[in-house]
Amino acid sequence: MKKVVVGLSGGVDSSVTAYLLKEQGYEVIGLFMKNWVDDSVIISEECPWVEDSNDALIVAEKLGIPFQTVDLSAEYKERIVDYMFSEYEKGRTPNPDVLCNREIKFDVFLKIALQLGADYVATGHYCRKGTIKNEDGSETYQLLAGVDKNKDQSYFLCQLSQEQLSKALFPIGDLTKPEVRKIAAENDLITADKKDSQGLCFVGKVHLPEFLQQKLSPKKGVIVEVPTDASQFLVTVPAFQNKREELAFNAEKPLYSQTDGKVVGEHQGAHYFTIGQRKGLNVGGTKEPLFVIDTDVEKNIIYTGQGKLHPGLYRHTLFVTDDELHWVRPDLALKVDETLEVMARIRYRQPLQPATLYKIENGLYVDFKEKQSAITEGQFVAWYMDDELVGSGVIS
RNA sequence: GACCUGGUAGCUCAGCUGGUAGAGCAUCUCCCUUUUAAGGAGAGGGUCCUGGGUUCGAGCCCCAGCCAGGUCA
Repeated sequence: MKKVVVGLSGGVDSSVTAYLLKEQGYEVIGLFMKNWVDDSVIISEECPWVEDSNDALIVAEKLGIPFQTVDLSAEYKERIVDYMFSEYEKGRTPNPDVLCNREIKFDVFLKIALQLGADYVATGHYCRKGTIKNEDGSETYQLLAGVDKNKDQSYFLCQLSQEQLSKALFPIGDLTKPEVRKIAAENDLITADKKDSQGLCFVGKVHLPEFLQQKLSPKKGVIVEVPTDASQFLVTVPAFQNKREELAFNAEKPLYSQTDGKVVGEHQGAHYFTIGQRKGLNVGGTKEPLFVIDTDVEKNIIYTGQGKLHPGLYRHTLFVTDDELHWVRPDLALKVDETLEVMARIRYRQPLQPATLYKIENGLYVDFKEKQSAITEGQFVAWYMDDELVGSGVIS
């Protein structure tokens, strides 16, 4: 009998995951990860993980599976929280949940599971795993989108390796959320009607500015409004010698300086803001809302533009450096000068966008057919071929 | 110094021939969402510069003052 360790989070998805595996004849062990201990930055009234671990325990008892709690807060702090602070400090906007999957659930946690003698680790992600049999007898694993297009969470797993995927099971990937809830209800799992979790995984709903203020101290600076007809947006497109020049041109971010616009307000620290952000600027009096088009953490200036269609918000092309480029399918990795037509997204739940990948010596261009709004450094771009997520990278 | 224009929600402004005020932006809340955002739906918020006067009744009319911007000397 194959042994599986399920990450029970205390939610419906992982509850049903455990149930399904049991039904399928696996020997199932439930493991609750405690990843966060500092309650001071969590919004909710009560300490959420106590209740969650309780629910997880009740589900495990109901299913008659062994249950344990592991404290991974030290690792979580080291690999996720510190990374978040350092990214924000650099003016980038990290995605901790993608990292959490790569570093915690499918690394630290996976290793614990293997030590317990498990063959697999299962999670309640809405995604599927495919297996391709190679001629030499080896197997190649695929990360496939969940059947429930509304809940597809493959994006959060975009940094997984073949090695990690080989040990993973995603039993609910073939189901829709309503089906999962139905199964939970039919089997009297107390998590059946529990509200979906949101916010940082295993941390909960965090008030980000307050969270960041723990390490990144406030620093007053100015907010500049850059007009639609600023010189940056009026540059004539040069004649390109080759595609590579064109890509470099389209991937280039406009550089702003304070004199490109007028000072319209003051902020408490440019590193608290991200591109595309509208709320929190506290600047009124405009006809249309102001959106952040860029932040300069060195000079501590936030550049904004008026209206959702402001040219500063849109770009055709983005670049991923080689050391931040990841292929879930290494066998499909592009070599220098190769290209690939894909569908891509730059944030969770964004509808997939047609794009072309161009590999060059030191990285990869992702060239979108349509200009994309708020391409944000530090976030992950993930690209798909049909239902399969084949690679991803950090936007630089 | 004279003259002109304007002082209305946090901000930018609208307010018909007088009947006790509105829009956008901002803010807050909720919804959506296992990232950051975005998005959707609601809500709160005004001594209408001050003091007099006319009027049944004034943000709108009259007088005085204060403030801001401008024009002319």
